Amino acid sequence: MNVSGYTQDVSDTIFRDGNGDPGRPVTVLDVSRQSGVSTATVSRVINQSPKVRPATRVRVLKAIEQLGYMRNHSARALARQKTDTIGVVFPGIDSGFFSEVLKGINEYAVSRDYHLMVAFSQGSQGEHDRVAEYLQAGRVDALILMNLGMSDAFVRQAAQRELPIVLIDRPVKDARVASVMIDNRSGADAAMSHLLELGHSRIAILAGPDGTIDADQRMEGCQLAAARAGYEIDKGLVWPGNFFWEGGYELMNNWLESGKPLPDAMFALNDPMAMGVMEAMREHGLSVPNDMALVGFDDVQAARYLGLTTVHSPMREMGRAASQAAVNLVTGGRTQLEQVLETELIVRRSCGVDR
Amino acid sequence: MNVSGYTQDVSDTIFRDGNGDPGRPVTVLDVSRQSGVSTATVSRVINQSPKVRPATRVRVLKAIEQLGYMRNHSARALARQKTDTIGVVFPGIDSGFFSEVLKGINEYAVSRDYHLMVAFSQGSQGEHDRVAEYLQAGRVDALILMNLGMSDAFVRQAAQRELPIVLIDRPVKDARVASVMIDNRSGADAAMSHLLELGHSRIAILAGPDGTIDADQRMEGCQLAAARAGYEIDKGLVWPGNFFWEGGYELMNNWLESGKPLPDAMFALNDPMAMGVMEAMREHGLSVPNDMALVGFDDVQAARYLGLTTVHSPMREMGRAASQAAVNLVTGGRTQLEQVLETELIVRRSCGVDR
DNA sequence: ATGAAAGCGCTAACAT
DNA sequence: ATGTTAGCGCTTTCAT
Repeated sequence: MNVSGYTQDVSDTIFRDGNGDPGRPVTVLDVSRQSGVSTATVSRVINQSPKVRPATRVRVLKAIEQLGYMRNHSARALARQKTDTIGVVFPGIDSGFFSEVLKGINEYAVSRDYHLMVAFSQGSQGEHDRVAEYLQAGRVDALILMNLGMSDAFVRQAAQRELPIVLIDRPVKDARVASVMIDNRSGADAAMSHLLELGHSRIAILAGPDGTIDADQRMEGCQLAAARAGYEIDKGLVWPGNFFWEGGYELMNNWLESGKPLPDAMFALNDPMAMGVMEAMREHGLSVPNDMALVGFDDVQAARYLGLTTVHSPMREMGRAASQAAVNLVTGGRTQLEQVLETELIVRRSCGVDR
Repeated sequence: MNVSGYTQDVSDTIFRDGNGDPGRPVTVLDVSRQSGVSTATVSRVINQSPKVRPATRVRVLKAIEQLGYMRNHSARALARQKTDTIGVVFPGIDSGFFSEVLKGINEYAVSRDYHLMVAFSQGSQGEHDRVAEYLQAGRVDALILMNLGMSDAFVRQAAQRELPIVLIDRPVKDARVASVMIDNRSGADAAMSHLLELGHSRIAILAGPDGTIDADQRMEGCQLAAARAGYEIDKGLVWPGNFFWEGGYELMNNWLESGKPLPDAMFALNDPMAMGVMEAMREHGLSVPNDMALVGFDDVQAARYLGLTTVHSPMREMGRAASQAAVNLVTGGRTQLEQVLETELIVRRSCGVDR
């Protein structure tokens, strides 16, 4: 929307004052009459076809400017059978990083002159409805589904339609869909190893909701690290978390109220829970890392403010990768169907190590 | 997208397996043939016109289901000259709450069966381009512009087009645009009064960027509170801020490095700066509220984690209000053109008061 | 209550 | 290089 001489001219002229009655929109036909060429030629100019004599082009461009012509998206989409827009469906709950991912998606989309339609699926039925809506021919050219909880079966069926689908944070076997994941395993491994290397011997793990792919993979990462270090994970110290701040808060609160001794360290499988833990401790006059070392996962913005050591999820990059996959799928470019992005341990002060 | 019997049926049937070749999309014509009525009647059924005999309706509905028909958005938009979608343009930089606002926008939009196109304007030229793009007839039915830095003149010209525009956090005089603001003045007043009532006598103010409406209004609120309390704001304690975390961090860092004594209290005109201040203090072994009371503004998520007393900006409501205004403008409903939403002081522990 | 037909504004063969 | 024309899929008068 920027390189073209055409667009340049149009956006420069969009705000010229009242030419023509504001009643009827200006169409290619108007432009063609004004410039004495056919609508086909006008269309060619608009679409930067090389098969237009410079002189003609100039004439058309001038008419476009004079009339304040702007091309109609719907008509164009209808005629070309493509919308130049990609749909993005987010889960209703904000895991804290959807806006970052969205930015990433946008960055790449813009670079390829694609627009974004976004929707939030609130609840499972909502997800289905939203997705189904977008699948309706004509709205979008591709779909990016972020971390939704819908069944594999649903995704598979959706994928059978003509519309390319990119999944973020959720692979689906046996389906013709692209997916962008992060390396949860090695991220969790790094976090756990960090704690182990620091010499902690009673390490609690604040787990995620059962059946979530992130939760599962992160747990596996913990086991990997433990096995490598010859450390045995104490089942009694694996707390059932839910990925919410409140979950971490309550669990830690209960623990402290019960009078049980704090573990040496804790690995909360995502940042919000880690922060809930911190808050519960603070309210009990305890602090991190003095009374317990703490590591989180995701590196949401607040993690930095709180000095929380955590595993960085490259949200921006995930968005970009998903966006790229989507556009490539649409334009028929080569696309790697499964991408796994690396994470990185960010050491701050919550483990007692200098930052 | 939910009440209609029609849509219900369609979304239920969207994933039925392979009926018809996946090559050619199913159109109203197909449905009309299958059900032995005209396309006009099919259209009537689709749009829930009452002028269709129940028996006919059923027949058409069945055909729709059998064929897996889905209406084409572009064609519909072209024929009706409306898109049922509203465009949202956000600033490139994330003031930390755009995602909340977006949720609010979405909530209302969904309730009225509107879709969302979002764009981020990176930089001033980008803003113009994005807005201009959306102004192009046919993309969206209305535009919500969030807190952008473009000139009044630009907004005014844009407003002269047929497209309804809603501004968030930025009123424009003399233009036919709706705006949704928050009551910065009374919010800042409340924060300042809080500090004053606590008995602080050397209160620093970490200001915002010059010329920003939020910054200006919040400053005015401070003055109001001061005047009412008979307190004189010390010019030397008014620091020039920029609304960024880094700004607060550096300013406080420099202050501390310079060896100057800390003020009793500080009012940072937004949360990120307040958090930067906290971090700088922490790195110097100082803490809030022990060494200085601190209040922020906006109540971003992290404020809660950090126990920062702050003025709550009702982001979700702003979004909803903007969305409502936009839809009403489109549908011709009654709309209050200027809305000012109330803020609320949230007392946490950063002033030493119990939470 | 239903049908015939004329667009909505643009693009893309095909022809020249 | 340019023009003619037939759609794209849906809505909407205007008849009946």
